[in-house]
Amino acid sequence: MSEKTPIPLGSNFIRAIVEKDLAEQKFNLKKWAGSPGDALHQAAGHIDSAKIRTRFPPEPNGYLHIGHAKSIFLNFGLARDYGGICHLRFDDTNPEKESQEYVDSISDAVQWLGFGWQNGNENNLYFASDYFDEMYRAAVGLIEAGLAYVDAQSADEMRINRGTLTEAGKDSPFRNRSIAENLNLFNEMRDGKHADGSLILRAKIDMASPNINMRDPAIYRIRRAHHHNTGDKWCIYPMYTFAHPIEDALEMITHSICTLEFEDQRPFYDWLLDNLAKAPTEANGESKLGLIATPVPHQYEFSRLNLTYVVLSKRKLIDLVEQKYVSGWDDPRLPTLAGARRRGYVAEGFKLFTDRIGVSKADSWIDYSTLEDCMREVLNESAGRRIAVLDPIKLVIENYEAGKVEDCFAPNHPQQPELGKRIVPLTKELWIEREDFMEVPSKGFFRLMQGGLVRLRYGYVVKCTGFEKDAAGNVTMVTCEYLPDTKSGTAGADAIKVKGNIHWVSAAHAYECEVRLYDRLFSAAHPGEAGTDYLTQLNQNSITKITAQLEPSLKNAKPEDRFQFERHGYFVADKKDSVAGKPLFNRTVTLRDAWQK
RNA sequence: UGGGGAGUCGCCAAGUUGGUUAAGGCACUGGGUUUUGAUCCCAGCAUCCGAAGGUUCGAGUCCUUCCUCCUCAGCCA
Repeated sequence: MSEKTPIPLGSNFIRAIVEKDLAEQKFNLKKWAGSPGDALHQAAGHIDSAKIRTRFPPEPNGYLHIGHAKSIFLNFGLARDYGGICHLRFDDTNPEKESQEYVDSISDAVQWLGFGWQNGNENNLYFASDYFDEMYRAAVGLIEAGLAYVDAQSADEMRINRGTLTEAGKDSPFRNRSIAENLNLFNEMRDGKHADGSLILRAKIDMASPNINMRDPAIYRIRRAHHHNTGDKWCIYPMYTFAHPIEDALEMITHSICTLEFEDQRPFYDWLLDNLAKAPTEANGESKLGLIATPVPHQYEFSRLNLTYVVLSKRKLIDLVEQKYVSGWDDPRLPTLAGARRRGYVAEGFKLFTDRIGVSKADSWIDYSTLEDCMREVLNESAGRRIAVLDPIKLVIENYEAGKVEDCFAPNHPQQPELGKRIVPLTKELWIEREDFMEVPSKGFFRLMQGGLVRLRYGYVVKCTGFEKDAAGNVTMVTCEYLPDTKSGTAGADAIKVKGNIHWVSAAHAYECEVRLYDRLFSAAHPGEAGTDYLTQLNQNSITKITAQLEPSLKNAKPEDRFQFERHGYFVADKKDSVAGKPLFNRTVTLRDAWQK
C-alpha cells in the first residue's frame, strides 16, 4: 500500500482553508450571543460552540436550480463536516423582485436536499431585511467617519463619471459635502423627503481605483416599494454590495462562500467590514466596540456550475416559465430543483454529483450525462424493479391454454433478494415491446425473430412462429409457442440457454397508463453560446407522452414512488398529476444501453 | 488596451515549504459474472502538467516572457 494518505473524495481548496483556519485556532475567541447582532450584542454572548459558520444566501426572486445544489452542499456540507453551522439567509434587499412564493420554494428545496436550519434550540433562518436597522446604523457610521456621502448625480451622470475599464473616474461634485450635511440628507432620504432616484448614498473610496467596484460604489438607494417582509416601513434599501458583508458579520459567519463573479468585490467587502469593525459609534457608546464584532468574515470564491444542454441563469429560467415554454417552475424538464424532483431525481444523486464534480476556481462545463449517471447510480440501489411495456404489440402464445392464468415470480431487486418477489400473471396474450421483435434481424440482435428462441423474463422460453402486419407494413402481432418445461424457477429452466430475454405484461391484467418520456430541454450543448438565441435551441422532442401497458402492481404506486422499469430506465409516479389508484409516470433517466441502436 | 481570476488525461480534479515512476472520480477500451444488451467484478488508460526560455543535482511546483479563456463600467444580486 502507498504511504501517502489518500485524499478523501470531496477534498477541495475551500476545505483546505477551513482546515488551516481551524488548525490555527482562528475562531477560538469568537463569541455568539445566540442570534445575529452587532458587536455589543455578540460581546455579551459566549464563545461560539459552532466551529465555523457558513451561510447559503439566496435572493428570493426565483426558484433554486442545480447550480444552487452545488452551493448548498458546499455550505451546509462544510458546516456539517467541521462541527459548524450553516445559516439559511434570504438576501432580500431588493423588494421589487422578491416574493413569499420564492421564499417558500427555496425553503422546500433546501430541506428536500436534506438540510435544515434548526440547530438545537437555535433557528438559523434569517432575512437580510431583518437587519435593515443595523444597516442603516452602519451607513450612518460610515458617514460619521467621513467614508460615505450623499450624491445627487443622476444615474446617467454617475455612470459617465465612473470612467471606463481603462480610464479613471471623476469625483462627484457632491463628494465633499460636510458630514453634517450628509447625515441630514441621509436622514431625509429615510424619511421620504426625496424622490426615488434623486439621491443616493455612496461609499467614499477612490474614483481612480483600477477596480471599478471601489469607485465610490452606491450603497443605499431610495425606492418606494412594498417589501415582502418589512412592508412599507422603508423607502430606502441597501445595495447587495453593502448589505451582504454586514449580513455575514452580524451572523458571525466565518467563511462567506460565493461564486467567482464576486471576486473583485472582495476588496470592498474587506474595506467595509474593517471600517465598521473599528469605527466606534454612538450607539455602542463607551464600549469602544465597532459596529460589528470581530473576527470579521472572509469571502472565498469558487467557480459556478455550468451544465451542458440546460440553462442555469435565473433570467433565462424566468423567461422559460413566464413565456410558457414549460409548464411551470416544476416542469420536469427544467433544471430547477423543483423540476428535478418531479422528474424523479433524488437528493442523494445530487450529493453524489457535487462530490464528483468537485469545487475549484477553474471554469468548467460538466456534461449533463454526468448528472444522469449519478442519478442512475443512486436509483440502481434504491429503486424497486417493475415491468412496463412502453411501445406495446401483442404476443400470442399459440400453444398456451386460453383463459389460464399462471403466477410468475419477479424479484423486486436483483441484488437485494431480501426485498422479496412479487407475482406477475402470465396468460396466453401478452404485451411485449415492439422493438423486441425484428422481422429482419440486424447483426447482433438476439431477441425475438422468426424461428428464434427467447425467454419471457421470469416465465418460459418461447419460440417465435410468425407475425402479422397491417396494410402499412407495421407488425401488429407476433405469435409463438412456449416450451412447457422451461419455466423460471423450475428444474428445467436452465435446460435451454437463450441469450435473449424480454419483458412482457399480461394483456388481460395490464394497467394502461400515461407515461411521459423526457429528454433534454435544449438541443444545443451550450444554449445561447456565441450570440445565439437559446430560445431557438429548445429540443422539440423534450417531452413525449405515451400510453404504456404496466404490470398490475404499479396501479398502487404513490406519488414520488420510484421504480426501475426493467430494461428501460428509472421512472417516478408524478407528484402532481397522479391520483390514488391512477398514477402517471415520468421517466427520470434511461438505463445505460451498450447495444447502440 | 486597466483591475481581478483561471489554464494538469475526452470531462472533472488532487498536487504540502521544488525531490524520485503526476492522486482519485467519471467517461472510454478489453475481459469475467449475470433470466435487465442494466448492475457488479478485474485490467488498461497523461514520459507529461497552456507555450517558450531560465534557475537547480532535481520543477506541474521558483523566475522571465508570451498565448488562451473567464470576469468587472446596475441606483440587480
